[in-house]
Amino acid sequence: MRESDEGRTSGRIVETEAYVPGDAAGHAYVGPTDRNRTLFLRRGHAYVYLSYGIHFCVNVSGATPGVGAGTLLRALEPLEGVPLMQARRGTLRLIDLARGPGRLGQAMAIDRALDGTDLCACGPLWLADAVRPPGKVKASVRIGISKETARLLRFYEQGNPHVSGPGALRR
DNA sequence: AAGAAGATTCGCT
DNA sequence: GCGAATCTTCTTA
Repeated sequence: MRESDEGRTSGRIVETEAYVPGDAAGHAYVGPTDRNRTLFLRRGHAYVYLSYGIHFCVNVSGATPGVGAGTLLRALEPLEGVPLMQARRGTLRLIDLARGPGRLGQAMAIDRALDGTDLCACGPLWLADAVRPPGKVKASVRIGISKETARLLRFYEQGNPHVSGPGALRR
């Protein structure tokens, strides 16, 4: 759920990737730095980073204070504020609004100002209760990384068209 | 102080 | 399907 000056946008999380402690593919692997310090906050805080110099991606920190771990939000099924997301994304296609971590960030107007936000409190960005029970959740290898590629830490709702990449419409 | 790599996306062939 | 765009952060000299 995202509240901004332009209005509210929200979506249902349909795809995530987990980055656990000791995971060589995770941004927290090298230890706390200026960039990844919010990954070491108590679980439920936002970690926002710039990917490839272009895209803002969002994580939810997932461990106890001082431990680096998080969950990358990879895709949303748009719910509220669809016209606003369409304007931000420059497309009318619902499928293209938040299918992929960079697109998700753009649709929700995520930026570094939201880094470290407590996602369990009232604020500009937070996690709300599910509007609908999830369908069948499937696991797969993570996308776009070069290390720890064997780990099945990507999770998505099977058959949901708003999921990016493999698994969107297949089984 | 400079160079290389990166949890991606978009447009063109 | 493939390659460019783009810039922050970390590593090395």
